[in-house]
Amino acid sequence: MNAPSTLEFALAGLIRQKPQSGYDLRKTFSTTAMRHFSDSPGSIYPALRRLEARGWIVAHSPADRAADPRRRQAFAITVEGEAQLIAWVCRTVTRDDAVWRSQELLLRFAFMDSIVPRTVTLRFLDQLEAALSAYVGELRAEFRRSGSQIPLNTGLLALESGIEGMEAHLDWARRTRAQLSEVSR
Amino acid sequence: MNAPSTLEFALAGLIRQKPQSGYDLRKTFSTTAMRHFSDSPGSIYPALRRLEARGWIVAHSPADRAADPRRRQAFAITVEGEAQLIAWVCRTVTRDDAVWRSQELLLRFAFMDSIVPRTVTLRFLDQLEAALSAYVGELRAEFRRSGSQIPLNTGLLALESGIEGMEAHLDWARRTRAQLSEVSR
DNA sequence: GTGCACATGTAATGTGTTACATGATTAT
DNA sequence: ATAATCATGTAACACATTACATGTGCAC
Repeated sequence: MNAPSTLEFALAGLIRQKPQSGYDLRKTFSTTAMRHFSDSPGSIYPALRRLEARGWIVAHSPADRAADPRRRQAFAITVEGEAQLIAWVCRTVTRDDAVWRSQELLLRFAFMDSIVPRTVTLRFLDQLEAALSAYVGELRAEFRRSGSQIPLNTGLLALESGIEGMEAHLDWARRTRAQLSEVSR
Repeated sequence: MNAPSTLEFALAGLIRQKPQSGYDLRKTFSTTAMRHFSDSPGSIYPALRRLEARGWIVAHSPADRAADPRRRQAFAITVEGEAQLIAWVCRTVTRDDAVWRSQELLLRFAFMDSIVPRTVTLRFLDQLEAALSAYVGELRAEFRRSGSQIPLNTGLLALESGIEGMEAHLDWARRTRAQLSEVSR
């Protein structure tokens, strides 16, 4: 079987926080800040079936039709699922993660509470800071190189926007690291 | 035929700037700040064929094998392709664009130079600012609501990171707007 | 003459999107 | 009664990813 998609991790992480139905998860995706995930049934329900096939979640169907005629089924995380989530959030943060999968990194961070000790979260932020600052350095160098060759244009300004977004993320990582290490003392 | 993908617009935009081969485009994706696009041949070459089928680009193959035994083919933009690119960058910036397609927005901005007058670029930045500030306001409200209910956790901090990223983008849009309107005077 | 960069492609696969489909419950 | 929401699913489709495949030119 294939590597789980980001969507699958998002679903598993939410289910671990609280057992819930596919419909509940769709509502979370459509109404909260997690709205950049699609809430279409064609993505959610197959992803839940895949998680079930992996043994990461189990479906608790209502005993009989009378108990819940809407055939709502609550999913709960399994021991295996929780172990896999822990392994996922504990992965080393690479440069590639920072370049191509920054939103998955944020998702991992969001799920760290109550599943891994604070030290893991701090290490994650350290690795994120290292990866981001290295990449921002590369991009800044690229920006200077281009800027000296060609006059100011929208392409260059777009690059600047991307760099500033990364710098904001880097700044957040540093502040958050400081904040969390203070609280945990 | 389906709506063109972001990749197709990226390729068409680059080809409009300078006629080039599929391999050149792959190199651009793998070595420049556009590296978040995949440089895999399995995505690039089919996308170029789709653009050709749409009539947005034309392939200039070498006259004979002797001229270029590497059968390199240069693509150039057509009148139709350029018109479609102009229509694309001129689209009204919606809230949905800001929420789900921010990287496509940046791509549109990057390609505006020398294809639409400065006034269009300024209008784009105005619309972007409106869309972003509205959405940032929503997210800030959501953040305050959650923060008053639950204690500080990584989920909330992740949301804050996303908000700050948007605020950085918003700030960039305002500064860039000011900068461009000054230069154009 | 071996390896690397050039240059273009195909095939299998999987996932997300869109649209369609079904049926129960609640509100107006 | 009629619409909206609850609740879950399937089918068609297209795209990106990965791996594989082919052959040229150049450098060492």
